[in-house]
Amino acid sequence: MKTQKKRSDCPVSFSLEAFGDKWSLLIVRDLMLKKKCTYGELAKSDEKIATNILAARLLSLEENGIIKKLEHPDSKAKVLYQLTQKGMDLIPIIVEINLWAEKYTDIPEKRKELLAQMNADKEGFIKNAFKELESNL
Amino acid sequence: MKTQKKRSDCPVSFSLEAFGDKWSLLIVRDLMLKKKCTYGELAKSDEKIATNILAARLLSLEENGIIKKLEHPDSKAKVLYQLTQKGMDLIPIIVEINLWAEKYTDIPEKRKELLAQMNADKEGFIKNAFKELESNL
DNA sequence: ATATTTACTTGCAAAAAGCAAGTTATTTTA
DNA sequence: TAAAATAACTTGCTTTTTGCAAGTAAATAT
Repeated sequence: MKTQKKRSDCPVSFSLEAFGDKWSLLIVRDLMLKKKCTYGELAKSDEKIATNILAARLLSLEENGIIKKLEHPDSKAKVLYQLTQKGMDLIPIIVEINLWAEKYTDIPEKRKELLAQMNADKEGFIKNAFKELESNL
Repeated sequence: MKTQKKRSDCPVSFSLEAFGDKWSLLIVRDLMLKKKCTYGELAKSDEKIATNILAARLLSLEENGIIKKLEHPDSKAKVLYQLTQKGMDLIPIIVEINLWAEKYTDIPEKRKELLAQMNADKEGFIKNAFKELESNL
């Protein structure tokens, strides 16, 4: 686990040091909501992350204990990326970010069902997401 | 309000474009939890943000409709920075970020009372924070 | 055996962050 | 009321990070 000089002892600052950039939470989103789990799949995100940046962010997320690398069951050429418990605990944050965005921008069709679930039963959505992710552990 | 080329139509990406960096949410935190409201007060944060970066982030937050500048009642030399409704709607995200951090790092004494409130009654804490901030609008 | 896939790495240019010092418009103080 | 201090930035410059395009090595498919 990475040890960096903390900017302050504020919990918000601590969190932002782990995932406060333009890419980390998108990777977490893909692992969480989009069931992507390999480098190649993550590289194909709509936001078109550069491969060197993806590699750097994956390393940083791993050093921060948010994701872990595993052997892929299908092939030795592949790597399986998974959220750790610490990573799964980001679900409530991702949910709130989605709900905030919903208030201030148009949500694409393909995402509306998920948003509807979050709105209808936030706690239930979070519990269910946990359950699904934990089945992979 | 700023219009930038969106990286994608994902709501998480939209949100990160507005506040997905190492500083924006710290400024929001100060406006929200620490009752700071002037440039000088914001500049004195524990994280020691450089003044040019602070100016840049304040402009960006303003362009994104998250904060607004007002005349300071005490002096024409001062500027009053305030969260907009859109900015106040970030409270649930800040709360979840605090709760996540609490699980994975030590919380400083001065912050424990706030965390205790968030844990005891998350909804109540958020409602109360809204109420306090709205009294300034 | 050769081509393809997968997960990266490398080199370089462009953008952003960070530091120190400077500027302008108020206010306060002597 | 002139000088000093405060407040909110800005400027110039260096360092770090991002981003693009291309390249590499191991494993797999053809």
